[in-house]
Amino acid sequence: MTDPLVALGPVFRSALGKAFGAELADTDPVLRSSQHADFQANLALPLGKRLGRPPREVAGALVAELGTSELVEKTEIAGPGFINIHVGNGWLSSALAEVAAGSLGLAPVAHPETVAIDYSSPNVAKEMHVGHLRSTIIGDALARVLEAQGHRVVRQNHLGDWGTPFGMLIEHLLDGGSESAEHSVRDLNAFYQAARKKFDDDPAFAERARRRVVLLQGGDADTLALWKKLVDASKAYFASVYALLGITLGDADVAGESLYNPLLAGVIAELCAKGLAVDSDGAVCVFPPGFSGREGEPLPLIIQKQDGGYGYATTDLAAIRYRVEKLGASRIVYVVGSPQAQHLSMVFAAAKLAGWLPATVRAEHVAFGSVLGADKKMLKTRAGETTRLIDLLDEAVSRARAIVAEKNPTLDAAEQETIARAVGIGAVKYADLSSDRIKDYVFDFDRMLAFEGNTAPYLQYAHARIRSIFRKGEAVVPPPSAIVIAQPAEKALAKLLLAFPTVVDDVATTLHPHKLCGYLFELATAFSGFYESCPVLKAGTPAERDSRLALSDLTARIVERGLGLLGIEAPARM
RNA sequence: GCGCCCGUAGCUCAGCUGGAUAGAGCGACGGCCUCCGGAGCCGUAGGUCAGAGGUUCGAAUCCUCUCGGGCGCGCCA
Repeated sequence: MTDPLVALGPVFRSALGKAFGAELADTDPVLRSSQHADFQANLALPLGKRLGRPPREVAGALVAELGTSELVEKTEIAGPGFINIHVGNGWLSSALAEVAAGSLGLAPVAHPETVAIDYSSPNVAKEMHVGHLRSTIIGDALARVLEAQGHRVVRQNHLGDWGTPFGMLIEHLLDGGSESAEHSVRDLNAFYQAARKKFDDDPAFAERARRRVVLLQGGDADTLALWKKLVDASKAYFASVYALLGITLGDADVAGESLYNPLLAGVIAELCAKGLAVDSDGAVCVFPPGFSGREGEPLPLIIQKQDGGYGYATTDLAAIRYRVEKLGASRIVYVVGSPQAQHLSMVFAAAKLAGWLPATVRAEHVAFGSVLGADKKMLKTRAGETTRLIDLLDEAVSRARAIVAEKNPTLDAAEQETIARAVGIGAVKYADLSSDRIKDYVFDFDRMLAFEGNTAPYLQYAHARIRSIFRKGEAVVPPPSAIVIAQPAEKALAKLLLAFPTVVDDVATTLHPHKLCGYLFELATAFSGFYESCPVLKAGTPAERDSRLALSDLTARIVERGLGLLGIEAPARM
């Protein structure tokens, strides 16, 4: 363990055992970072109460057993019984050497899981819009974090590629005559809306569409071929958006609604056989306990509609079975907006009742709020239409292009373009990831592209600036063993550098990526403080210069890796 | 009507399983102009943590209620 906060755990366990007996050894030492020392342990107060002894006396007994070591350089008891801990610079130096020589402190978890992550999920033959932004960005960041921890991550892009709208979409495609599907999806909004309009206005068309749905569901070969054209064209389009956004989803990750089609009848049959599903007003429903509607009546999860059709609840249940039984997932993560909280918890409840979601498998809803416009309402264009995702991204990149051109005009055009994309896309992603996902946020280009504050450009700049030290000094990275912590600013930086793996663990557990953002911002700020007070290239001695160069390099690598876990690039110059 | 989520500085947000005077960024004001990219650093001002109870040695954090705001509540996904 290279994080001192983690390394202190066993030290306290041992001291607790010696001071108060084995049965109290596992007491949580309540270790926190401290403004009065490096760390503080707050356990003496509650423990004193349990033991019926004054907290300061308890703290004294613990401190006596803790003694001093490389790690625990000095302790003191403060106030009502806080134990302040000062960590030795030597310990920090060797921990940093280990981290710098290895994989930044990141280590594979002891028990890797298979984690299915359901995210992005756009609809075939429809434009991707802001509504897909958050799921795509958050899901991808979480997938990267879990993968970095050594878990087997199975991305599941739950495409909307099935259902009644495909009748009208296929008929509209046919009406286009020579027009190819590839051409049609070039303007997806227009394509879908035109189909919709014909469906609403033209009864003959609507009838054809309905017949087409029947053919589709019946497995008609020609119809399926047309359907596949639409799906393939859409997948190609989504791939282009993912490429621009830097999203790791590929064709192999597509697990659309149609995948579960053959499983739906079995889901219903089994629910009925188990007595969990009953007829209600002609529909087949499950009534999971604990959910009630407007009049306090039990709330149904409709698994088969009156007309015999299947709803999304059925698909969601089939997907759970697939992920548990076929994929072997022990953790299923749904990156889906908060309005679906009730629906998902009903699906989870039904799946548990049916035995498809055993106690060994966790299903988690990673809920998030809405993207708002400047008016604090759901983001729309001036015309009141939903904003195309691609338009938003293009504008972010073009604004970044202007900023880069202004700030660093000496770079050649190709590099400027690469940087503009990294900065523009990074800004959009970071703005989405950096605040608690449950809250709504206002989409504001100026703020997300600012080079001050908790933004991607600030962190990217911090990274580029560190890299520039090496260019400027024509320096090579010294060996890890060069690191010697001496100054307060170096120590502050060191403690943060060592906390990286703990923060990544925390994100993997809580699925709250904003904690990593907050950490990286803190780290970059600490580096600024270090850089201000500790000359690197102009250090007093060669050894000091090497130590600081190695610290700088380690900081740059962690910022780069941390941004990478969020799906954000860190150019070497900007 | 029931349920879920949110309400922290003028603005945008952190605040970890309750812990020592509630922290950043922007904006405002004032310093650092022989500075390794000043896209920086330091400082000042600014908060009844929506409100009221309760639990506790100790509450922004846990419980209850009230007030605001958002969302959901049978055949759309």
